Amino acid sequence: MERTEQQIRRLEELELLEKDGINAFPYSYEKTHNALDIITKFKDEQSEEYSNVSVAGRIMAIRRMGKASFCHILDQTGKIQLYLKKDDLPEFYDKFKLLDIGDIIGVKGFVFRTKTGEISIHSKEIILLCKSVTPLPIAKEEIDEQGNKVIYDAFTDKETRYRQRYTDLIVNYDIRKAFINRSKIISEMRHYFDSKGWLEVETPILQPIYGGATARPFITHHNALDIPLYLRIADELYLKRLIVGGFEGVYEISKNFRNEGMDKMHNPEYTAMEIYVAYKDYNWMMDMTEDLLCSIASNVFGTTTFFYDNKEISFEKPFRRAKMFDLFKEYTGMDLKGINYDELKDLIHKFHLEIPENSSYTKILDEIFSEKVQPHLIQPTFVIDYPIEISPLAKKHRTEAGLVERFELFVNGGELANAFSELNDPRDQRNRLEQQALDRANGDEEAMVLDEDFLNALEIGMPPTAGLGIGIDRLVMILTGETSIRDVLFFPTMKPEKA
RNA sequence: GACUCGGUAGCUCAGAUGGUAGAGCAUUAGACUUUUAAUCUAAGGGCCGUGGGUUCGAUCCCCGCCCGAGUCACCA
Repeated sequence: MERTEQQIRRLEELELLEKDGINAFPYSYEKTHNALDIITKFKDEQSEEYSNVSVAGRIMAIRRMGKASFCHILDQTGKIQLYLKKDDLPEFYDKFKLLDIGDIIGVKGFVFRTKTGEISIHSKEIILLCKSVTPLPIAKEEIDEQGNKVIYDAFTDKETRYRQRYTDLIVNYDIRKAFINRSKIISEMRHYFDSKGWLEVETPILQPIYGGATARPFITHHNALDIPLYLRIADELYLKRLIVGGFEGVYEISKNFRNEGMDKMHNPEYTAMEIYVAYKDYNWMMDMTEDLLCSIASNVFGTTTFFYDNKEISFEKPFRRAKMFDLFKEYTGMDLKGINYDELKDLIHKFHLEIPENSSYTKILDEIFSEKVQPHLIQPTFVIDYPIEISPLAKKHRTEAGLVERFELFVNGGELANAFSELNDPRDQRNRLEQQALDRANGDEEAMVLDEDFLNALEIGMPPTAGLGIGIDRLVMILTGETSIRDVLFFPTMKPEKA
């Protein structure tokens, strides 16, 4: 491989250090403190606890001034300054010249406050823990008079940041907050479900028949069996089989894979949570969903109010609930319920929709909804009672013909959750899947595949059940304020650099 | 997939209406024993994304390709 001037120099210095008998890659190091512990808790220089601390981290800045030097090291909790004085480090001080920004070191010493008031470690011993060969795209920063952090020449190239997330995490330290919060959100969600006695399960990612959603799958091949396998597009059908099997509450948090376009709301692999609870319906599930989101907000962030995309969003219970056709009325001024196909087609022009004239009834309805209604749903809103044609796994509405018992939760104009009273009449389910098979035969690549074994499970019998799916990445985006899905994924899907 | 914008030193960027490039930080050497974007002095560092074309000559103009960002389409 080709090396830069700076890499060559660092490799040469590494050899110099090794010639001096220094192990540049030792096996372990005993830390007593984190940077943040010291910065927040250190009070006076007489205290016993801080007279001999040991910390470790990556060198982020070096300021050499002849026989004394300062540097900042960064650990998982933050930065702390080190003070190195030649008199105190007779063995080491000259070798320090061979250390670079990016090297990881261990330090022992006592904590003190410098003339300018910065809590620092007066170093008595320094050990190299890892030599860094490739320089970091380090940025300079200062704290201005208002106390704001000002960063000069920040590492901003999106491509490199996503491809080398490890570098991004070091240099753009603050991005880790969103990832830590992502972890806490998921953890809180698990805690909520576990405390209700629902069981976390794992179902196949490699599936001979994919289902549970309308989407194009990734396909792969199993060599020993010599069969095609699909990467799952949803957990739904397997989780319902477990409800048939007698579990009364199961959930799964894991990746789905959809072979479709990618943008700031979509990544080919994304994390979904799906939960199914027996003997419940979608009304119950709405209550549970708002309680869940409200608890996550309060327990992780200590608030139910968030600012997203310059809008204030409140996850305080209860969320608005509105029937789909009532929302049509509200935002288009028209009652679309029972409207016939020709009248509906006229609306394509009236609303300037960019869809083909011969689009299906539900496609037009769906389009009007996304264009005319969805953008208005900023605050968490349950949209309820959907047309049966676009919901092949949902149970018919108990009182409204042509509708199913389904809700979707919208926040900031985007879909966050989808749920139904699950269809458990095997005859109805067969009819609906056969219709999907027909659509498929007519060229709808996303229509569902008929899964005989799933139908067999329903014939064995599934109790009344409520099911819910939540897009975890989108939930994390809303709660952390990130507007691109790539900023809540450590490693967003990227095209390889060399095709 | 379509359109728009972008790719120049390790990083952030500037640049020339075509004559093989410049700044700040980073790096190297020197000075400096409480600095903090440390400072001061000097120096090195570039197939200007990639392949063609036009031209005496291209990093700059034209065409193709690669990668990214944004918008749209599809979707969660």
